[in-house]
Amino acid sequence: MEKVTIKDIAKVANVSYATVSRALSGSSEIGEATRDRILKICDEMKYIPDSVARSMVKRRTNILGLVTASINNPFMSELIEEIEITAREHGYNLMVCNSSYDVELEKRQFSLLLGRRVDGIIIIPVGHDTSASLSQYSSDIPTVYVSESLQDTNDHYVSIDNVVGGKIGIEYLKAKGHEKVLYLGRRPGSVTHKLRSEGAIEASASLGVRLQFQDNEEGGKSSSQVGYQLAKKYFENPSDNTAIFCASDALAIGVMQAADEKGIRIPEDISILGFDNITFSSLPRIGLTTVAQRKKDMAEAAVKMILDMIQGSEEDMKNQILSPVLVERTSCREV
Amino acid sequence: MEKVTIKDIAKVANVSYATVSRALSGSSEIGEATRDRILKICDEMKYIPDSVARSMVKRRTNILGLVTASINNPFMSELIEEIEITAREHGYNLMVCNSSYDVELEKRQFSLLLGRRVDGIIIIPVGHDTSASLSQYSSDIPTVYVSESLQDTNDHYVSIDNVVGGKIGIEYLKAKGHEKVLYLGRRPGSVTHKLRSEGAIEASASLGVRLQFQDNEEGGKSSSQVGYQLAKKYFENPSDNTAIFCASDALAIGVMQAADEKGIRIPEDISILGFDNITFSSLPRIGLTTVAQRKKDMAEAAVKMILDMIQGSEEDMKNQILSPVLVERTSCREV
DNA sequence: TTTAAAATTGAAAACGTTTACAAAGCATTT
DNA sequence: AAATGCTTTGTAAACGTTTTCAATTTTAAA
Repeated sequence: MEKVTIKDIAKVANVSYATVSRALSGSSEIGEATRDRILKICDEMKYIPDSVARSMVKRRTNILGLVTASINNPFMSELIEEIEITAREHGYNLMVCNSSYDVELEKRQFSLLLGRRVDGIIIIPVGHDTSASLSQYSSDIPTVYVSESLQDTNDHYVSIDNVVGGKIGIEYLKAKGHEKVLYLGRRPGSVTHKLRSEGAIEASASLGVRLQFQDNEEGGKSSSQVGYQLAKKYFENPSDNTAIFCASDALAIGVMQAADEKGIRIPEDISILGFDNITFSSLPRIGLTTVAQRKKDMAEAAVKMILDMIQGSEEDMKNQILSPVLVERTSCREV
Repeated sequence: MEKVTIKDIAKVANVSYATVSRALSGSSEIGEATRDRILKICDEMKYIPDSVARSMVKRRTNILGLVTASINNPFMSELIEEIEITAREHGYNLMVCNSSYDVELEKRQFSLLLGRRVDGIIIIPVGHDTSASLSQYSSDIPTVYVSESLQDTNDHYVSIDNVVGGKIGIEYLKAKGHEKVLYLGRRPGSVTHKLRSEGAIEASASLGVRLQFQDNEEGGKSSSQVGYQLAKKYFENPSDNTAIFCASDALAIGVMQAADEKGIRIPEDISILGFDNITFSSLPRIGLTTVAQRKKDMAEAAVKMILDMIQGSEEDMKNQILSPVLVERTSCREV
């Protein structure tokens, strides 16, 4: 069956196609009778408006571009799902592009989306501090970064308040009676990690908690692999810490593995606290207590921010910083 | 800065815009000298072709629509990631739509994508046997279903061979010495589950394995919740099975939880075998041995299939059925 | 040189909408 | 009944490309 256009409808309804267009767009300058008649015909002929043509003339696509370091990463996929939902609620579709943790690809995807004439681009960045360079590409497309703390940049972004996250974690542990804790997996290059540890340090100081560090000097991304390595090293020659505060849940998973192998029980022998609340963490077998990013809130904030930019809304908040919240499971015990 | 179009380039280069278009499209009917000159100008002026306009005239968008029951589901997100990668390799972008396990929404998303004039639609269906109804919507857009076994339909789809999956599982268990196994979580409505259990039954018969069933009568999706419930019920009054073959990994996770609570050790007291190989399963703490769907292969097959349809390739394979493979971890022991 | 063929370029139509503007219809007021 | 204003409709241009066809230039052949 051939594609039915507005002209076909016009012919059948015996009106000009401008009129059909008006009927469809819910314009007020059209008689009710004709509108209804036309709409009925559209329905009968199963007319579906061509958004490509529409985008052409309106100069907006109602598409949001999303370039993300990974689709599969549990944290990100959850974020993406929420973003899609929120975007749809506002009449936008999502074009999802994977950068596979590759800065170069991230750039290419970005400029590809530019060509697609998406109305705005949301970025879940691969990196630490790198990604700011994208803005040079085109200064005029609304862009917001999600989930990383950007510094020294005037890009728009939404992230959580990592320093209060660090604080919350220590406060929780202290409340459970832990006074000697190991902060594991801080990665020197990362702003996010820097802020988290700062919060932890601050809270430790004021609460009288002794805080030791086992940093992730490797760089690289903070996978469970490096958590495993770091913990293994630590367990070979442990000090008297009663809890480990991991810079991310992924790291914590690795730590758990190392503990299991060593016969160290969680939480009986040592308490583990994570940061992020990835989906894994909620599995009963994992049961990781963690400082949670509220992904739904982040998604909504990001979409709202970008829509504001698209509509040229006055209130131009450069960035939005959400408060994390502690979700308790079974990996920390009272001591 | 204003958007630079082909006309702007033409003006600067002092040629018609047809010529610019030819230079950009790598057409053969253009002088090399002019081509290079034009290309250089495009570069300098940071010209980015408008794919919307291009789509308009070429009547193809180079966009693939994807409607998926969930973005966040670990199995699906992995599939999506692979699909995105494969699509990109062929010059296609992905428009991702979430149906949130809702058949109605699935339909709406489908027809929305129709309006977007995507070149083809890949569907990771919410459901069991429902989804075939989409084809009524428009018979002429290339559509392929992924991951579900469709029956009684002439839709295109790619899935794994569930009956050999069932066989493989039993063969593995038998090789490990298990002769009495419980098949848990089969859901009556699902074709997929039917096939899997058929394979298991067949193999059991020929290998002399006793196969018992604990079905999921609830309907609903096979989450770890129902696995937990089912296992809990079974453990209250267990028979002498030495292994449980779960109809999906998600179920298996729930079974593990139930076992943990009951103090039943895995694999010492009972072996657990899954089906799907979701990301969770590879976590050391889970270590689920499972019959794996090869997601990358499925993704590639799906994209290839849909591109064939788009290009009207002759070889019209209606469907493609991939062989599963067993991935061994730590949840099954020799007996 | 002339001519034919081939290569290169340009003009204009097309893709399916929206929208500014003009025209027409109709009711209200005078 | 004419003038006025408001509502409804139609006409045509625009959005930024690609592509057909014709026109022009170049190259090769005679």
